[in-house]
Amino acid sequence: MEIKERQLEIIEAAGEILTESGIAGLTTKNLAVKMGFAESALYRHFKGKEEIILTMLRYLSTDMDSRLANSTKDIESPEEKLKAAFNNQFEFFKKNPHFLVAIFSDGLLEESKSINEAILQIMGTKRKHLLQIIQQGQKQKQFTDALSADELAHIIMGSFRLHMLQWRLSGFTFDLKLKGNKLMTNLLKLIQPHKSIL
Amino acid sequence: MEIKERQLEIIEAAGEILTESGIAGLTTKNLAVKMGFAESALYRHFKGKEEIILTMLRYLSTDMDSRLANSTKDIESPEEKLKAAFNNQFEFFKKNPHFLVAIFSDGLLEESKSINEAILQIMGTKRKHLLQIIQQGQKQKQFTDALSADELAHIIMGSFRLHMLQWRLSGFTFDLKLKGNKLMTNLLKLIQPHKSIL
DNA sequence: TTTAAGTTAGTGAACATTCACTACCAGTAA
DNA sequence: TTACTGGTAGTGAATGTTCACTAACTTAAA
Repeated sequence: MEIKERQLEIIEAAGEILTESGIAGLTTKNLAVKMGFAESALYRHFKGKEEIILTMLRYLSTDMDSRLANSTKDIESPEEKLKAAFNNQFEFFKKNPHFLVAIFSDGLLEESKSINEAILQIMGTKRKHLLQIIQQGQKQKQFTDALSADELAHIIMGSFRLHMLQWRLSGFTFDLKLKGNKLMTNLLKLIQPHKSIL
Repeated sequence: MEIKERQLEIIEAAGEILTESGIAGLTTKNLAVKMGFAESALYRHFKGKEEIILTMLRYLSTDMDSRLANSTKDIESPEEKLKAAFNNQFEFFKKNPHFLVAIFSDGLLEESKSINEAILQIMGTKRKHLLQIIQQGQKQKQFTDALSADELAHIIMGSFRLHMLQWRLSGFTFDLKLKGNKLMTNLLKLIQPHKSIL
């Protein structure tokens, strides 16, 4: 699916609105104002509102897939890979906080079936990359195998989702990357292979 | 703030709608249909829609506070306390899945400032109980002190939020309690006091 | 007789979408 | 050069629908 330049501009404007005023603010009127043209002009570029949102989510998904693959491909150590992957995410969301809202917006989840699927797809993409790294780390005995890779991935993903949510709730005030790296360090401590001292 | 019987019926109906069709489905019309009376009758019991949502969230918050306090008060071991607290949560949400949607709905977050605060209050209540248990566990050397209580709480809360989200996304199909206990076991393994084997 | 809890029948505002129409540009044929 | 043709990207007005909310009335119980 090709995305034209003007379409990209529109989904970026839609993203900005999401950041500023959430899913409720994403109306055709607001979108047209932000684009500087009439509402009706939107329909020159998209079939309807749902297609705008879908295009945004699908763009985000493919973009994230290639970004994650790229950011870890030259790194050997699983531990460093994990750090690089999340740093890449932090940097992206710092630059594009609106896409964060897109992923976390439960409001979006309810809009339509295809939007729901698009969001699940994004979560799946992230999960896929995370799992690969964890499995490699377990093979190399750098991560504990007391838990399955799936279970470790769940805990890591959950922690990061909450991290992102708090950033959003704070109004994007604290340093996402700084605090995120601290979280990553903490998680790495926990998932080290270890023996109970008891 | 006293809640009358009829008001309670209304916020329960509102909760059911949230479960079935999300925040977008929670309209005065749908709510009136579910209650079996006209829209205007709602305004006999509440000032407006915002007050309905606020009442629901505040009711949930105080209820959760006392439930959490009660479910752990007779237990000594922090580990068992943690298990009991989360089991209590699971049972509650199993019985009242609609309230789950209330907490997780980012859509709600955008509605108004006071609703935002009410949701933060609920998160704060949970955090408060969790922190207490973790601090006790660290003092008694049952949990690691490689991370601060705050940091451990973050990871635990994040994991459970994701767990709940997945339950919801699955359409409430899998056994929340069973899978949740497995997650709890996993988390307890990770936060055990431990030495690196390296 | 007052009050609580309901009714019907509306309100204006906001919503996504569609309509007929236009300005502008590129290519092409006379 | 000029005139025709088609495509792209816009306009403003209007559509039907849904939204939260309100005014005025009814009924029945305390």
